[in-house]
Amino acid sequence: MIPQTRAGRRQLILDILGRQSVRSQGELLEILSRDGIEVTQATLSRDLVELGAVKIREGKALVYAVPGLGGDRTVRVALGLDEASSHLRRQCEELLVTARVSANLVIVRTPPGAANYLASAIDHAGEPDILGTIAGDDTVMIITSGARQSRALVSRLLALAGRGRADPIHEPDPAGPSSRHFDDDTNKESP
Amino acid sequence: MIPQTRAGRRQLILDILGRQSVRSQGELLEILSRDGIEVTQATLSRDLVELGAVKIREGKALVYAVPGLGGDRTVRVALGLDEASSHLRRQCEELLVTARVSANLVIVRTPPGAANYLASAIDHAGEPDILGTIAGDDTVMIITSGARQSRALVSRLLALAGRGRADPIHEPDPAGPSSRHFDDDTNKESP
DNA sequence: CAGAGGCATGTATAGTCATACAATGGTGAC
DNA sequence: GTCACCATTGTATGACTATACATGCCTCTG
Repeated sequence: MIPQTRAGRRQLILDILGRQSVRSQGELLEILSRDGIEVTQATLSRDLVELGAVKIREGKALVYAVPGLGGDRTVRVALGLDEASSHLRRQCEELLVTARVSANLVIVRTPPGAANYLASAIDHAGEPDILGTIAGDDTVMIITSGARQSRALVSRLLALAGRGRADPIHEPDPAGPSSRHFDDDTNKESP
Repeated sequence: MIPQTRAGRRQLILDILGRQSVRSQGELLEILSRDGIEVTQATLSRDLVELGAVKIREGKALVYAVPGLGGDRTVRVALGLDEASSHLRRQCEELLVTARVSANLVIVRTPPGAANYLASAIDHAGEPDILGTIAGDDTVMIITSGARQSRALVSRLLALAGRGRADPIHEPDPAGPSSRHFDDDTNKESP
């Protein structure tokens, strides 16, 4: 069945976005044409506005998603619950939303409900510098042996998640150079 | 202040995205340059990847937002949820027993069993300075970006709870009697 | 010190998207 | 019919974004 109406096309777009990752309108164009629907990129641009589509990160790339959709891809992608398997890397890729440092703490945000799951994986990683973890609903607090270890850990976690490096906290306080309590720009190891 | 470090720049980007609508990297470029930070669009593109920024609808246009941070509120609005602040007020009135500060932590006591519920409300308030919350049974621990932010948050929570400046807390605030302001404008909304 | 290697950034460009304008195809009023 | 009106889409294009490659700055090592 080939819906040639506007509404039909949009419904199909919803289905597609709920089912697979679509990075660009060109890609969507191609998928639709495989289903026998021929439109131009401009039309898709309008459709996506109309559907309220957003672009969310999946790895490094932005992909389309439609909030409030049945199998809400916005949430699902962020949750990544389907594929969560036993490796920390996998967990981080799927579940680590942000990781920030505050002194000897690392705060990891996860999608709702995923914190305990991720915390468990982190625990079992056997990092000596991790004194312990506490997990709420969507937040994992990791207590490390020190600020430097915290930073190292964040870098590591973000790397695992495929997101690059840490962003230390800076107070949005225009007071000057003293906003560096928790930050420090060296990576020297000292005994 | 003009943070010329990479981390500083990214922190500033987070602040900006949490505070105002940014439609394009060019726009962000301009805002940053007003703050004395000169980089190219390419760098911003990379920053936004690292920060996990997404593009959500605001009206018809896609604007940048960073999930899991203060701007999260924007995300929620875009996702069709809302109700943020008044909800928090109600919860605080009812459930907040005491709020105390310890450095970059705020400890909130609630009636037995209510901690998770209140923590969720606090989370959803979208305060940019809240890194995360962890709730037990009758205690919520809020991790903020710094001691100063902790104090501001406590003031705010107590105000919401209708306890004003009454202090179940004694904490050394060198700021004097005017420590009431909460220099955060959480009423940014655009059609 | 020299040289190697890594990282952050700029440059140039290809890829992607939104939109003004025009064309097309209904619909109803007359 | 035919005219006016409105909605939908395509065309063309400028705006926006990502990325391969080059450059310069560190830090480390010898």
